[in-house]
Amino acid sequence: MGNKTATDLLTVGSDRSPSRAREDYVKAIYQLGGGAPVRAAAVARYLNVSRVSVSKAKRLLEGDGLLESEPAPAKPLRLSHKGRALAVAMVRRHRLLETFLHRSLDVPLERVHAEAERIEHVISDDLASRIAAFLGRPSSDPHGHPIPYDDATAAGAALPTLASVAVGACVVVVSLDDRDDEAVGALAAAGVLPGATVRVERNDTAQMRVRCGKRTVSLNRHHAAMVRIAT
Amino acid sequence: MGNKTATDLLTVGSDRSPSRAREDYVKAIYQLGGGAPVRAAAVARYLNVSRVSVSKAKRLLEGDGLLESEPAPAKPLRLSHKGRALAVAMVRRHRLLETFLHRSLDVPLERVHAEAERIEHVISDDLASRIAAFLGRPSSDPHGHPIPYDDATAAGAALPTLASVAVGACVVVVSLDDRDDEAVGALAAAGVLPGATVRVERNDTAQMRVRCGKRTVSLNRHHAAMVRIAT
DNA sequence: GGTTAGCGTTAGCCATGGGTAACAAGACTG
DNA sequence: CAGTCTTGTTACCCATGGCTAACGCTAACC
Repeated sequence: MGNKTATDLLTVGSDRSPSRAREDYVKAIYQLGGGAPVRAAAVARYLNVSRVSVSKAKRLLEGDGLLESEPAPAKPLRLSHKGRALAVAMVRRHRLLETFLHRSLDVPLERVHAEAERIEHVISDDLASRIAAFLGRPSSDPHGHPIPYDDATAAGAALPTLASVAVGACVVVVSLDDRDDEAVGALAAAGVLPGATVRVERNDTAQMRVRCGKRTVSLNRHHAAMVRIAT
Repeated sequence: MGNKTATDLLTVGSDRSPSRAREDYVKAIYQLGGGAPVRAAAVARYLNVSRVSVSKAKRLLEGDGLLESEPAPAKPLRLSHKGRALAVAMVRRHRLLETFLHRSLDVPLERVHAEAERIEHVISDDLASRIAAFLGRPSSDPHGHPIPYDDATAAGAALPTLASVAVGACVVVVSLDDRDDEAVGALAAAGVLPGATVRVERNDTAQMRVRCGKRTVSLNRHHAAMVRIAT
């Protein structure tokens, strides 16, 4: 490529376009509540913005028909049908992009999320379909999350995490939380990936020990908490 | 895919993020001038914005070190070294994306430009490199424009257009102007694509007639003007 | 030489996205 | 029950991107 890292040639602080911000709010509400109403403060924390910004965004989103907030005393943010459809579409695009970036372009697992996070706001539905077809309609992304092909909300109950597993137990890795790049990098390096079988050998200090295939690896507990597992 | 065209779920007017706008200005200045200074009014027309917006953008771009506008009486906008590097990077990304969208995802030629136009602002240099590698470092995009792999400005003189060719002459199509979707669609349908050999059979009215391979097709002169040719 | 057209700039307005400071109300905690 | 969070909202402020109106200047054109 060129001699300069051109990405650094222009760095503007926020870089929030109107639709990008709105889509982020909708996605956050959806991912926090899984369809159920969510508190504005939770959204603020999730997106690292002030409560005020959420409050203002609320009005705009209502104007767009994406939100159906109850009248006077009721606080929680609730997505409208339209809002939910948008959220699911965003999740679909995100996961398809992650899969494509990882499988076809060899982007390291821990960088896939950030890249998809930006691209998901600018691709058309048609393009998302084409990517899905190109990949053979994969059922899950590289972090182990299912890809929703229709708007049927398949939220699913939260699974336990690897950090909560008792010593001696043998579990199967289901998914990694892609929001934590550092954890994903460490886990991928350790071979703790969706589908892997893992036996917990020690789990008392900040570092747990885990047997993964032929290797015994040491895992930061915080990182282990990013791993959803099944028995 | 889902039942709703989720792209329509949110439609915000301008959708100009800070970096997007700046990158568009830089690209416009570059493409209009090919490295040479450009008049602000020309940029305004090219981007469909007011002269005032260009004037304000000028100051911001100077602040970013992307523009080196002369002091008092001199008017034209001139890109700095950094600005030129960014412009070339944008062109590179754009053309790589177009190539990928067309070759790998089968996006119709006339839709490739618009899609790339949005994505080019959000992908990293690393991703652009990976796309280039994935495609085998193609030398030109599907419209026939060269892909610049280094920052050496290979502007190249403007070639004549198909509309200016005398009857009876036989020419080779070099490139199509991807900014005109309608023309690109019509030309692609007619088989007038980069690399094709074309003989002009009539060129007097608004519709010219052209022999392209085994077919004789009728071409709108305006569309023919979007075709750059060589002998 | 005067008129006219085009150009760049300033002043002022709007929307969006983000931020503090401050406050009233509800929800916990003691 | 009092005290302390927490929460949502309001009132302002800032930056960006875009707009129109208006002005001064230059450069053509008669």
